[in-house]
Amino acid sequence: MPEQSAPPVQFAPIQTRRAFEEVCQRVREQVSEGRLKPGDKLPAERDLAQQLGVGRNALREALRSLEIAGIVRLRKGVKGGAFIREGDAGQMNRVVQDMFSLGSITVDELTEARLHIQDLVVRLAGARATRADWDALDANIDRTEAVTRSGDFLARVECSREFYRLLAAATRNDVLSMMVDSLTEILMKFVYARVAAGGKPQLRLVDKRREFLAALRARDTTSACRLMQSHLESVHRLLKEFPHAIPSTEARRLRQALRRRAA
Amino acid sequence: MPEQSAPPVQFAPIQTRRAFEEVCQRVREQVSEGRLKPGDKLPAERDLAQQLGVGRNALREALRSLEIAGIVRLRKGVKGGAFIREGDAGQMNRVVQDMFSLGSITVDELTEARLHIQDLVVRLAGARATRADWDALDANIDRTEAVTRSGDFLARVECSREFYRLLAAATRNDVLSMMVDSLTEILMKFVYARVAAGGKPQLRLVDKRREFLAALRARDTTSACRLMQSHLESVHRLLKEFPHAIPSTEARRLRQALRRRAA
DNA sequence: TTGCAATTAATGGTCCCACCATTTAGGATA
DNA sequence: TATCCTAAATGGTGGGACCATTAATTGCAA
Repeated sequence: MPEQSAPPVQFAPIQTRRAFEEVCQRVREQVSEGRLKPGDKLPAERDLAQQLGVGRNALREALRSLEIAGIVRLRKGVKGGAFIREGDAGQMNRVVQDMFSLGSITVDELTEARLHIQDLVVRLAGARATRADWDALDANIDRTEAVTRSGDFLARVECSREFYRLLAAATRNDVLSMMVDSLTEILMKFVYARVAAGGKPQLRLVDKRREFLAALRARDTTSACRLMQSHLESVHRLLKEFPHAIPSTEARRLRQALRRRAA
Repeated sequence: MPEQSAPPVQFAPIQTRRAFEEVCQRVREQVSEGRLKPGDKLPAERDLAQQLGVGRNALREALRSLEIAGIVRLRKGVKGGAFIREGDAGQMNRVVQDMFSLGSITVDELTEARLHIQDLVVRLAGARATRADWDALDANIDRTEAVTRSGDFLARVECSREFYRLLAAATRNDVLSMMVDSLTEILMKFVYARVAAGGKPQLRLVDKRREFLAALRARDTTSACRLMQSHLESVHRLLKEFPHAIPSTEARRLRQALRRRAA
C-alpha cells in the first residue's frame, strides 16, 4: 500500500479566500513592490471593481480595510478617490490601545516597558540631538512653565506628551520613536484622566525638566537617565494611587489571570 | 462691532461622521468598558443593522474594519457571527510591515531599534526566566542543531525566529515581547529571503546559541548581552551585504530622503 | 437503538441597482 | 471681473436578492 510510505505531510488549514481579501492583497503587493507609492490614486470604485471582476460592495470592503490599516485615505467628491497614504505612526497607538482594551496587556506591563525603552531614548537622544532639538525642548519647557503658572494643568499634560515626543524624535530613529510614543500616549491618557478628575498635579515639574535637560545637554547621560527614571516612577506611582483613572482595571486583570490559568 | 471682541476660538476641522465609523465606535466603547469581552458574540448582521438603524452595507463595513483591526472575528454558517477576539499580537507586526512598505521606516532604523530593545529583553529574560523557559530554549537549540545537520537552513531560520520569541516570552512582559517580536519578525523575513536565495548560512550558530544561553543562565548578563549584540550585528551585516533580499531598498530610501527634504 | 445521510435554517459573502452628499470644474450672469 | 449656478464625478448608504458554509435536526436504514 503506497499510502503507508507516503511522507507525513502537514496540511495547513485552507480557508476560503474572500474576494475583498484578494483585493487587499493585490493593492498591498503593489505598494510593497513600489509600484504604488504615497500620493498615488487608485481608480474610482466603480472602475476598479469592474477591472478586478468583483462587485462594488466587495471592493468597498477591501478599500475600507486598507483605510483602517492606514494604507489608503478615501476622499469624497470629484477629484476624490483612494489615495495611498504616508505611513501613519498613529497605527501603533491604536494597536496598543486595542490590546489594552481587550485585556491582553496590563498597565504594569506598559509602565515597565516604558521605563526601559524611555531609557534607551534618553541615551540616544542625548547623543544625537541637534541644536533644533534642544531649542524645541527648551521652548516646550517654557510653555510648560506658562501653563503651570496659569493653572491649566490639562494643558500641562499636553505639554508633557509633546516633551516626550520631541525627545523621542531626537533619537532620529522613527521605529524607536513610534514605539515609545505609543507607550507614552496611552499612559498619558491615564494621567490626563487623573488630572481631569482633580488629582494633585506634580510639583516642581518644570524644575525637574530643566534639570534633566541640562544634564542631558552636558552629555551627563547617567544623571539624565537617573532623573528620567525617578520621574517616570513617581508618575507611575501616582497613577497606581488613582486607579479610577484607569477604566475597569480590576476586571481586566481578573480576565487576564483567568486566561493565563487556563493556558 | 461685537465680532472684533469675540475670542479667537479655534475651530477643529469637522468631518462628516460616516455611519460605519459610528458603529465601530459604539462597539469599541462596549469593549473598552468591559461590557463586551473576548468570546462574546455580536448580534447577527441583519439584526444589528436594524437595531442601529443603518443599512446592512454600512454595518458590514464597520464589522470589516473591526475585523482588520483585530477586534472581532467573523465566522460563517449557523452559530457563526462576529465574536470579540483575544488581543492579537500579530497586529503590531502588520503595522511595522506596512510602515516599511510605505517607506516610512528603513532597515537601518529597524536593526538599530532591534539591537537596543533586544538588549533589554536579554537582561529581563535573564532575571526572570523559569525552568520551563530554559527547557524550551534548550529544546529549541537541540532542534536547531538537528535541522543544521540535515542541511535545512530554511527550517533553521524558523528555529531562530522561535528562539527570539521564547527569549522575549521569558521577560514576562507582553508589551516588550510584542515589540521585539515585531522587529524580529520583519528582519527574519529578510534573513529568510537571503537564505532562500542561497546566501551562505551562519557558521557556528548552534555553538553561539549554547554559549549565550550558558552565560545568561549563569546570570552573567554582561557576557550574554555582549554575545547577543555581536551576533545580531553580524546578522545585520550579512543582510546589508545581500541587499537583493530586501525589496526595493534603494527606491524606499530615496523616497524617504525626498520626503525629509520637503519637510 | 444506533448510525449515517439528507434536509433545513441561520449566517456571513457577494452582487446589483438606486439614490444621496460632497466636491470640483466650468459655464452663466450681473 | 467677480460671483453664482449647474453639472459631473465620486464616495456613502440603503435595500433586496441570491450563494456558500455551517451546524442542528430529521429521517431512514441496519
